[in-house]
Amino acid sequence: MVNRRRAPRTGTAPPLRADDGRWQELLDIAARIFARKGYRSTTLQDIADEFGVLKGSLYHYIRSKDELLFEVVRTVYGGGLAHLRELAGADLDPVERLRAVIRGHVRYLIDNLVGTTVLLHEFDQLSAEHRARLPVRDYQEVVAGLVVDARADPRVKPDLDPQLTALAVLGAANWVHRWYRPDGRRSPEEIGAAYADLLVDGMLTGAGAG
Amino acid sequence: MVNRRRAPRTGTAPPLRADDGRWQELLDIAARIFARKGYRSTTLQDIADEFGVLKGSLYHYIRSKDELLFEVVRTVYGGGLAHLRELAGADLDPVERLRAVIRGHVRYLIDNLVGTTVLLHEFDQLSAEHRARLPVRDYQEVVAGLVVDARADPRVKPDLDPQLTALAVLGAANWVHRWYRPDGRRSPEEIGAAYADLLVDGMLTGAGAG
DNA sequence: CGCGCCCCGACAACCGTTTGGTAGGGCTAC
DNA sequence: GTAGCCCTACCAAACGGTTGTCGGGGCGCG
Repeated sequence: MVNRRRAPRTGTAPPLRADDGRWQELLDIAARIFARKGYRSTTLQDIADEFGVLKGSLYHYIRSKDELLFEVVRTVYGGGLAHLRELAGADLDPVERLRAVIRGHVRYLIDNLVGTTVLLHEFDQLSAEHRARLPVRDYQEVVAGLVVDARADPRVKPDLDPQLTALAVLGAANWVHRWYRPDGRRSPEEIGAAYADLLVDGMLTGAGAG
Repeated sequence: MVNRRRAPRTGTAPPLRADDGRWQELLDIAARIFARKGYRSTTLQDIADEFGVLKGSLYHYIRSKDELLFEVVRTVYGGGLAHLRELAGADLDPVERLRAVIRGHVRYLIDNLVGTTVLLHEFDQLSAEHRARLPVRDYQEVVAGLVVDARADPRVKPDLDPQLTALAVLGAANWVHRWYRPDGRRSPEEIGAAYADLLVDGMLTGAGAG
């Protein structure tokens, strides 16, 4: 978490003015509307209305609508990957670490529901340049690496495909935003625990087929 | 698989003219472009170009763009649900039936990749009326029911949450269209088998925690 | 003839973006 | 202190392009 006020003009296209409360507010509003209606169906008019501004005035904060989407997903993308890597670095035996990672990742996805919704649903609406700066493959690599580690444990199925397993784990987790409701019967912790047990136990040799 | 030529004018809004080769061709083209660019980013111009027609001429086949999307997803929705229920009715012991269902469903999703991509990605772009006619919850209910059946088997974790488990299964499966490539290293059968073993074995009591 | 199939031309609405202007707060020089 | 200045934040109005949709007409075929 870099402490930056008056963000320096580094990189290609940093936000014009970062960290003001108003900028964060705009990001939140945009994320919420993007999540509800979809990027392409969202009008700058929609955002400006909720922001309390004429739509042209938004260009004081953004360079283009595309960049606004990028700024929204960049935050949650970076945060999620950092969080995932932190979990993956825990000092636990590989199997339990995998369990903790799934629990924690599901928890993150739910804690950042609107952001992850936009990231997962509108990712391919980004320009090719912006998309290249968010290599979602990294998520898969982290989880696949953990599966490789776990395979050293004799309890784990030796013929487990790390990539395929990682994709199954991430797929299950990434689907949560489509059905989770804060007033639902299950808490984020219960969901994370259930997913972790289901998926990690599925990697172990047990009563099932080999 | 209903055999219908010259589809009767049942329901609210059947296609103006069904089953002509040209109509099916239009559906395929629309589905492909919707899958690639997204519904909202796809213009009738795009579709008309590939169809070899001026965009106004499309209204000879469709009533509106929204209806075109509906017709695309209706096909794959109905087919997928029918296929899933057929698999769920197989005369197998509940655990093996669940395995077969996951294998078969993944296989279906891959066999109908463009259609399922549109269904899963553009579902909420449908009008509320159209959406109500495609209760996606039905998928969840079918799988949850199978989990309930399987729970009668003593090998299965007795405290398994059917809804949560069904959502995990469907989430993993529904993610496939985001990464599957026909020239990839794994065949549809291998993917389905890997997913089935991972998820079903995860439901069994084994070496893991309870 | 009649009908399916498509062209042609248009329209109204909308959308992202631009340009020019302005109120006001705060810093600085005198 | 106050006049001058700049910067931030926004308004007002427009522009060019695009989009979904529609009506009318023509052509070929059974």
